[in-house]
Amino acid sequence: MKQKRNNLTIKMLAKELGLSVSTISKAIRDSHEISETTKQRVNALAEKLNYVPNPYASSLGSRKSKTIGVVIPEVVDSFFAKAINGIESIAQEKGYHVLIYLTHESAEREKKILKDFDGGRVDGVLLSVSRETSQYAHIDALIKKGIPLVFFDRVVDEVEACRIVTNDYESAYLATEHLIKNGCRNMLFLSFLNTLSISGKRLEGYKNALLDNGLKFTDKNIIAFQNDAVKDYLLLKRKLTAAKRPDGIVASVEKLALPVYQACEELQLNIPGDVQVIGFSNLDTASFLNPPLTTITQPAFEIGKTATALLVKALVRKNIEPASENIVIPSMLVVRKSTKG
Amino acid sequence: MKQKRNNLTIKMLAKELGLSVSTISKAIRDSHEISETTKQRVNALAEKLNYVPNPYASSLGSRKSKTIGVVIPEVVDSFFAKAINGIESIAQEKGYHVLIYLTHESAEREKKILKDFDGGRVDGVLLSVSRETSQYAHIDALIKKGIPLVFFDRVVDEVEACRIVTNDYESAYLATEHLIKNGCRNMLFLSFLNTLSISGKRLEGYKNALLDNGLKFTDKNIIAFQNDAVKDYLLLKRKLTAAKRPDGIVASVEKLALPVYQACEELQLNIPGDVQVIGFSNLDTASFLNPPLTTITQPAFEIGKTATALLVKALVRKNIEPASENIVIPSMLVVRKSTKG
DNA sequence: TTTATTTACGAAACCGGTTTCGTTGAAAAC
DNA sequence: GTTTTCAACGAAACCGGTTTCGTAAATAAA
Repeated sequence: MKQKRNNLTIKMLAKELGLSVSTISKAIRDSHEISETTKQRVNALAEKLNYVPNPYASSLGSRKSKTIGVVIPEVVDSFFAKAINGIESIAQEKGYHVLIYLTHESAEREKKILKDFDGGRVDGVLLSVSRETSQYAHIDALIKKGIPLVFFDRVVDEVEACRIVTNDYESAYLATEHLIKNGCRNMLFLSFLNTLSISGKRLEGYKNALLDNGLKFTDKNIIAFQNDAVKDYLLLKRKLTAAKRPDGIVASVEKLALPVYQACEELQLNIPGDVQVIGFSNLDTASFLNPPLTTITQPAFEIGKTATALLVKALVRKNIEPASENIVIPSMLVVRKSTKG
Repeated sequence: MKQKRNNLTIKMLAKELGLSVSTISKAIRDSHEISETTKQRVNALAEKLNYVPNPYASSLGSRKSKTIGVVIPEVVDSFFAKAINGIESIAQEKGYHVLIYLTHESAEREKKILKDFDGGRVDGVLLSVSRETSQYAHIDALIKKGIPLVFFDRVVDEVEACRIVTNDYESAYLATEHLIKNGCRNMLFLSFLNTLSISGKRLEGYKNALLDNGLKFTDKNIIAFQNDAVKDYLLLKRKLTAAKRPDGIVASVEKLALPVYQACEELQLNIPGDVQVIGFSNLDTASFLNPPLTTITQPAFEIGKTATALLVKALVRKNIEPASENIVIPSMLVVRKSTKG
């Protein structure tokens, strides 16, 4: 917004054309109660003078901000970057603006951000919760206020709202089974310490794949990192040099794939010779890594797109029933050279 | 924004406390003309009732949106993803909200987005122009309107505004020289067809490195891709199979590094044996590529941070002189295995 | 022709804050 | 004791649109 107050307003257009303010307002928004002739006159002048309505004045009057809030843990993550791309594609198509907020995995930040939304900054919210988030009062509060909210990827099952996810359970199952078929018998499951439903599902998939294939599941093979890069890395290396070294690794989070590669390099472990690695990842570089990384690739763009489309749908329909729709868009197993597939 | 109209407003707080609307408003914004006692009473009630001011009403009255608009070509690009991270870090610290817009390299989109800003949606703008952008009227218009704008990375020299860039000329020079020192004599310079100042500078750096080292510069070694993935890729392969095959490649854009790897793989060209490759890139995976990619790595996060800090500084100071400050944050040459460094 | 609708527009209230200016009581200065 | 100054607050205009409702003229229906 500018300091200059002599901004072009609807009032000036009105005076110029000898019409009333309300007529101009309606004409610009293409109201049916304005004749074609006047609409054209108004639009012609608006065009000529380069008039752009003040969005905040509009919002105030109409109680619509035409803005959606996107709350995610971070941007520097292929998954979220692509999801944003999907989000933006629909948002701009439907005329919505997108405010982006990063929680950096902090529940506190997330709470503050959502609370701010209480003031009416956004019409709707797209949320992928932080890893730290374990209470949902702030989310419930927002929904109770009547602000449509759609979860994507990192959803919380305890809150009633739309959810767009991928098939985490099946993917992890598939990934684990892929390793088993390739001869692995002692597979590490890498994750971050959290209560995310998504993590639980992936873990379940891993677990059941083991059991269904006659392998036994042990907590010792589950590593829940603390999100302290240095300590986590040491822990990883320790696990990789343990007595009975794992012969396979399921990196259930994108961020964990590279550390695994690095550790193996340092420890002179051959992938896939010594350890086979499969990662949940959206990395474009996966096929050019050394060796190319076998991945479970999530439909990030589609998830973002679908979530936004659903949100927008909820925003335009009048009936404010907070419909809770669940959409699952499957991931893909892409076999590359980091496993013996 | 919600449909329900029974929203908690300043007026209701006023009635509740037996104070006037203006007093509440001032108290909440910690005005000096309100006593500590009343401030506490007000804040206590606001806290208790979970009052959040309507940002659009505030914006309207104060002519400040506390929002900055970030306009970039795309998110799915390590450089921009990291830049956004930097931007957000400052924005949130200073209490600014960030609206994100993607141009997808379209000048048309960029124009529309900036025009919308005319309405006062944002207090300031962070812009990295699209590759297609060759006219600057829309940018000038915004600045003339008094909306602070700072360019970052992809700046335009023709417009007077703050610019945060990296040392593109020197980096390209350095990159090229690096290849020359490693024995290259016939180096391709890969770029996209555009008039971006950043591209020009990188090309200049390449060119001068050649000349300064007694090599001759030829247009034949400059490839300006059209941004048509398929055609571009074919062109690249053609160049790599030409009679006098290049012995080195400078990929002046992040997006071009992977296609080079792919082409070499398909053509069975060894990197760095047959061709040495250096790329302008912020890829976290660079060191795990096969072979690890030698890069010119830009300080993306810092660029975003600095640009935002500068913008915010311009936003808070009253004097509206559109100071034009240029800041250069140097890139780093990180030698890895794709060159014989 | 008379009455009922419809069309096209304007006046004014309203959205929820901010800002300007005026007022009052008390402390400070004279 | 009177005048100033100041601290603390309120009334009202204002920000720039939207929305509701009223109305006059034009058209359709009776």
